[in-house]
Amino acid sequence: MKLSEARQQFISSWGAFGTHWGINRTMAQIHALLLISPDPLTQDDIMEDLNISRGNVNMNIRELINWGLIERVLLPGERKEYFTAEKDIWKVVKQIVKERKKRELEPMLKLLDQLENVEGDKRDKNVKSFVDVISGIKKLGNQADKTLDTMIKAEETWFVGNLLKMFK
Amino acid sequence: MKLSEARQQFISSWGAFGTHWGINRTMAQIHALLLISPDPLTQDDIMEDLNISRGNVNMNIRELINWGLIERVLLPGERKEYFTAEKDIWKVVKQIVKERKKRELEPMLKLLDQLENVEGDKRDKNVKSFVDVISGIKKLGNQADKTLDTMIKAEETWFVGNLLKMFK
DNA sequence: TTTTATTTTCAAAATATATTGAAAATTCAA
DNA sequence: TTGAATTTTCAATATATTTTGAAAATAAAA
Repeated sequence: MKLSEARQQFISSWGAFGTHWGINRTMAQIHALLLISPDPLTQDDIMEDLNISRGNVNMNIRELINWGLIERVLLPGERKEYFTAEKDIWKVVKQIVKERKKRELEPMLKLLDQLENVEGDKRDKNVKSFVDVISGIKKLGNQADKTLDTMIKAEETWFVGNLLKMFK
Repeated sequence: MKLSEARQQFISSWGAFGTHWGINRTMAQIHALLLISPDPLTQDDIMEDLNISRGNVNMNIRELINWGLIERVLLPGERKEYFTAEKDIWKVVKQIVKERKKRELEPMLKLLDQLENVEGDKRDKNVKSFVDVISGIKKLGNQADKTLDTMIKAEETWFVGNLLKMFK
């Protein structure tokens, strides 16, 4: 397979992949493009490569920066802004985990704390069923929260070498 | 907080939560409703509780069954079909992991295998950058794949008790 | 300054996704 | 069988999301 074709394929599947993870297709494609580009790119480069409008590029770049996945770089003597992606995939994964934990898991756990204190007779099967499910989710959620915290701090070498052994 | 209000809140947030995970809002809400219902429900019960159409309920129920998260139950003497959700959250999580691994991770790894064999001179920095990123993703992806396999087989007691220790 | 290059914004348009509801298909009981 | 109850389908509609592109804002050079 030729490089140009392989790049196309990668960008396109990374985009489709993203949509399964609540990430918008174009944002994931821009991320893919920057991942495989050896040098930083400008907004115009991205527009041209992906065939999308300036506004679209601009908005999704901002979002990628918010997620901590890409950053602005200023090249000496150049007027335009350039963008580059973190290439170390382990760091990328940890960054995404960190953000999603903050945005999704933590608010959910906070809500469950409130819901667990529902008033009513525990002998009422509706109450019991509700509280049981909420408690179960809370327990597992808290456990996941702690585990992810540790993962965020871990080194890839550690992860790759040891996690599998532990599971066996 | 009253049970009725707490139920509403839970169903609504579980729905919003789902949208961040590529799951459609209504499907997640139906799942939430069945999770907290002590007894199986019919399509009509769900229609009424969530205020959605028959067709919508029917399609999303089928999807939930495909995901292995709910199942049909036939009550003796009853003509209508009833539905019930797996209440053990650890089992639910394992089932979701299993499905997403099959639907998303495995096809992605298969694609990466092909992309890694891109033709071209490795001294070309474009080729090198591409291959390096693909290899990095592959390595981590394969590791995740194995780890998830082990997790799918694990017991919750094991998970809760031991995983955290291992990370420390 | 003023001019030009570049980035940002955001209303309108395009696209994609979810929902409805009524008709068709199926299932069960009489 | 026939007929009523129930489930399924799917074209049409509604809703939500993404994208565009031109105007406004900003930043750098002249």
